[in-house]
Order: sequence, then structure tokens, then C-alpha cells
Amino acid sequence: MTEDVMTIRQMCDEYGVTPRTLRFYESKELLSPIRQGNRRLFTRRDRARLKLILRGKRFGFSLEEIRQLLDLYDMGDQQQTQFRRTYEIAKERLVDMERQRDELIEAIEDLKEQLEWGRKMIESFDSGPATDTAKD
Amino acid sequence: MTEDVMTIRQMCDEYGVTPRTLRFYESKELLSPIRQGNRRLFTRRDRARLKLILRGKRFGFSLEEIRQLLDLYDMGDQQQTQFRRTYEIAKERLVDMERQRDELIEAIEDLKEQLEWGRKMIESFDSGPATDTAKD
DNA sequence: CGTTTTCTTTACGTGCACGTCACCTTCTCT
DNA sequence: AGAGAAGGTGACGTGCACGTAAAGAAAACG
Repeated sequence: MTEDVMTIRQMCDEYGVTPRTLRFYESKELLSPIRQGNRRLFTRRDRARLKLILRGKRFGFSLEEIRQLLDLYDMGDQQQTQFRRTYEIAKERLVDMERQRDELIEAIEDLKEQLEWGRKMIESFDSGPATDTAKD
Repeated sequence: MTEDVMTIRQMCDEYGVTPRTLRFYESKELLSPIRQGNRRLFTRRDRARLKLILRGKRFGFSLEEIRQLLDLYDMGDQQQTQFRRTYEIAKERLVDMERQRDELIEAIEDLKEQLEWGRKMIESFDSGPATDTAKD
């Protein structure tokens, strides 16, 4: 019975964004909710796209970059006009993401080492030798 | 013989940033080059920090978040005053990064699938049945 | 020595991603 | 019918991360 479309408020509650944000994304052609009168109704497609938008943002992509990616994710609708172009763009993005992934994995390792070092320091503070902090 | 310090221009060439960016980072206390007269000289420490800054940016962290992370990476200098606090912050960041890593890995999988689909489409355009693009 | 280049500070400008406010329409409920 | 509540359209404001232009000092070069 979920009519497969959602109001702007339902969307906001579901995805933790503001109405302004959804209207903004529409203005940038990232979303294209249907209109009933002048009310927006967000379809399953809009929801799928919004998920990808939010994900892309967490990876540090700009909305414009995300828009280009989204184009690939629904080439089904479109003509093959710019298909190859979009395909190439997506391949580049993939390379970006894989590089980012590798770098992230390395950064996590680094941070873990730092944390391990920090943990040991804390241990030695807690149960270490007499500290002369009461010298004043 | 590299004097272990670099001018602003050397830094820019080395890391692909502008002088403005380096000064901006200094104003935000992300870097603290020494001064010779009023010229900036960037040390090994500054360079290490800059690498981490640029990396953090690629992961979508804000400069403020990065600044907090940097504090951990050189706790060696500092007092243990806010040590535990910083340690906790870093642990949270680690969780963020691990979550991001997992999400990124998933996104890469998704995108790869899309690309595979796209590749097949292109193949069928190229060597598929007669295209009627040569109609006129 | 003067000139050119590099660097400095100060300060206003810019693009992105929204926030906020004012004001208007359209249902919904009692 | 009156009163909210929800949604809409401008349009201006904001925080971040720098860009850019102006004006001066200092170093390097011929």
C-alpha cells in the first residue's frame, strides 16, 4: 500500500536531510520528483539516486561529479548518444575510488599504529612510575 | 645538503598547492613554518603534516577535523593534558574511516558492475546487429 | 647599482552547498 | 468557515576553502 512515492517530509525523515536540500538537488538536476499540482512526489528512482548522492558526498565528491556518476546508473533510460563518454568518466571515477580505497586502507593502518602508541602511553600514565606532577 | 627546510615555492611545486593555500593552512594552525625575517620556511614536520592534510581532504574531512587528527600525530611534543580526549577523538575517526572504507569497497563493487553492464552495451553497439544510424 | 623576482600582509571576491526568511497556495480537520 | 499544517517559490545570508588584486619589503641577478 506504500504508493511507491513519498512526500518531501517523508523523504526528509527517511534520509535525514532538509526540504531545502531536496529542492536544491532538484534544481541541480540530481533528482526529478514528479509533480502533483506543484507538490513534489519522490519515486523509487529518486530514492535510489538520493542514496547514491549521500554516499558520494561522504567520499568527498562534489555534486557535479555525483551528477555525472548518476548518469551512468540510469543509462537504461537514455540514448547511447554520450554513452561512451559517460562510460569513460565512470572508469576514471572507478580508478579514483580504488586509489582512494588503497589510500584509506593505508591511512587506517597508520592511525591504528598511532592509536596503539597512544594506548601504551595512557597505560604508562595510569600504572606507570610516580609522576612528579605534584611538585609545584 | 637539503637544508631540511623549504621555501613556499618549493612546497607548492612539490605538493601541487598554491602559496595562498599554505598561508591559509597556517592561519588555521594546521602548519607552523618557522620564520626567517618574515619569510616562511617549511620543515620536515610541516611537510609530513601537509601530506596528512591533503590525504584527509581526499577523504572528505574538513580542515577542522584534520586539525584534530594532526594533534594526535604529534602528541610526542605535547603534554598529556588532553591526551585521553585526543585519543578518544582519534578512535572515533578510526571508526569513521573504517566505515568509509567498507562503504567505499561496496561502492566500487557497484560501480564495477555498472561498468561491466556498460561495457557489454558498448560491445553490442559496436559489433551487434545492424544499426540504423546510417539512414539518411 | 637598479631591476626583476619572490615573498609578505591586507582585504575583498568567489563557488559550493546549503540555511533562513518572507510570503503565498492548498489540503485537512473540527 | 476559520485555523493550522504542509508545501511552494524567490531571494538573501552563511561557512568553508580558498582565489585574486593591491601595495610594499627583501632577495637575487645582470
